[in-house]
This record gives sequence, structure tokens and C-alpha cells, in this order.
Amino acid sequence: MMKRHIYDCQAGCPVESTLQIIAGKWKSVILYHLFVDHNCHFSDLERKIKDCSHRMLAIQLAELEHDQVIAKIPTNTANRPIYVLTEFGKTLKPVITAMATWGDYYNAHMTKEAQQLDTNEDKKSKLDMPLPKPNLL
Amino acid sequence: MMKRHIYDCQAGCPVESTLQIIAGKWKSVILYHLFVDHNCHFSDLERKIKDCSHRMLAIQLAELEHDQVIAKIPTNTANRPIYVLTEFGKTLKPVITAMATWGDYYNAHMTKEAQQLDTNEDKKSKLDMPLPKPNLL
DNA sequence: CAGCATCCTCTTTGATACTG
DNA sequence: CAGTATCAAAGAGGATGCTG
Repeated sequence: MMKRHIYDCQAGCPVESTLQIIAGKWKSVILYHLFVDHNCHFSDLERKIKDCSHRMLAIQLAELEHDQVIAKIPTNTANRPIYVLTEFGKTLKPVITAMATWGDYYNAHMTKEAQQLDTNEDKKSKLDMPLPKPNLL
Repeated sequence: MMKRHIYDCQAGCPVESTLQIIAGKWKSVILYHLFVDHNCHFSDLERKIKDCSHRMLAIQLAELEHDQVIAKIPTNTANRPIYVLTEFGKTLKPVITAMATWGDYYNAHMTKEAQQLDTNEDKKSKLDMPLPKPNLL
């Protein structure tokens, strides 16, 4: 277990190195919520990320913890730890912020398109989307 | 075909919207190379991304083209088009840049750690990595 | 509630081969 | 060279049940 998508961290592309850490299906989403809320229980994340199953959430959290991106902190309430970003994990903020910013712009544009009843699937509709600007986190 | 990881673009998390477009195993890597080189032949990308198979590269390019992120431009040399970013695709630059910047810092830090013969796997070694700063693209 | 284990299914992906 | 098709192997992921 704990194998994962193997990208080549050496030869060349720095994006592959980043993917080695955040490429899990729900990892960047989990990180986004932790940047917003700072600390969450398992059940908090489960509620925020509805499409991620209980099992998947546990796996993704375990991998992020293994990679020192997040840490599990015990609480007085037994068996109900909170998850927080480590200092290392916090260095990923620019990446998650960029993703969140772009996603918001994309949503805003797509929603507007949808309101125009743009039925021709999604052809051409994306091509005039303006550059994202604001910052969220 | 052309199914793909379905994230919830509506309810809440903007990161999920971004993933809907760039979550493919090699998509962000392809985009990185296109931001660096501006236009590439299929074989150029194949050479740059050694761990991505011929088949996978074709699939990822097809999906990116379908999503209007890149465009395939015919050339005089028959059957040898070049791939370029669309205007829409260019809006992803901040995202790819953030990933590349972080990856470079991560590599620099990990390499230094490796030189110190840090054998205890990777425990704790990531925790003191400084925040990434420079911009590459 | 958190989270691990098992089972079982569907998807992804590499290897190989074939076309324009 | 670019792109597609087929096949088999590997991996991802849901459902369920069990434990502390």
C-alpha cells in the first residue's frame, strides 16, 4: 500500500514533483478546505466533500499525513482528532489559491454561459473567458 | 468515451472545478511544457514527458483539446500538427506557474536533504522547507 | 466518530499492432 | 509521425462490516 502515481521528480519538469504530492483525486480539495477552515474533524471534511467516500477520504488523509502535508492532532474527545496543515503543507498555499481562483472564474463564466442557454454542449463557449484575477484565501 | 473524473463544479469548492479540467494524470505536465515552448509536435511532448506512454499522451491531448484548453493546428507537413494553448488555456497560466514554482522549491529542498544522506525515509525532513518565491514562466 | 480490512467491480493504463 | 483499436494487467474506488 501507499504506492501512488509515480512522477519523475528528477528529470526536468517541476510540475511532476508537485503532482507527486498533490495529485491524489481529493488531495487538493482537502487542502483547500483546510486553508479555509484551518482545522477540521474527519466528519467536517466528509460533509464538505460530498462526492468523496468515507474510505477515500481516509486514504487521502493518510497519504497527506504520510507526506507531512497535514498533521493529525489528538483532542480531548477520544478518537476524534483534528486535521491541520503543517508548515510544509502551508507552502502549498499559492498552488491551492491559484486553483481556487481559476475555478471561481471558470464557474462564473460557465454559469453565465449556462444562463444564456448555450445548448451547443461547450463548444467555443470557453474561448472568451477572461483571465482570472482576485485572490480568495 | 471521454468520461472522466467527475467533480462537483456547482456546490461550493472552486478547486473541484479546476480539477475537472486539469486533473488528468498528465494534463498539467503537458500544459507546463506548452507554456514553456508555446508550440509542440506530438513527438516533442513524447520526448519531454518520458513516463507518459504514446497512448496516454494521445488521450490526454484529446481531452485537453475537447475542453478547448489546447488546439491542434495543421502544418504543411502532413499528419504532423502542432499543439498550442488556446486563449482559454492561457488563463491557466497562474495555476501551472504556481505548481512549477512549488515543484522547483520542493526539488531544491529535497535534493539538499538527499545530499545530507537523510536516510530516515522522509520523516520530518519536509517540515522546515521554506516558502517558494520565484516565478518561472 | 475515525479508520482499517475485505470483497468485488469498474476504470485506467501499458504493450502491441494497425492505419493514414 | 500521429492517432486508433484491442487485450490483459494493474489500480481505483464503493459497499459493508468490524474495532477502539
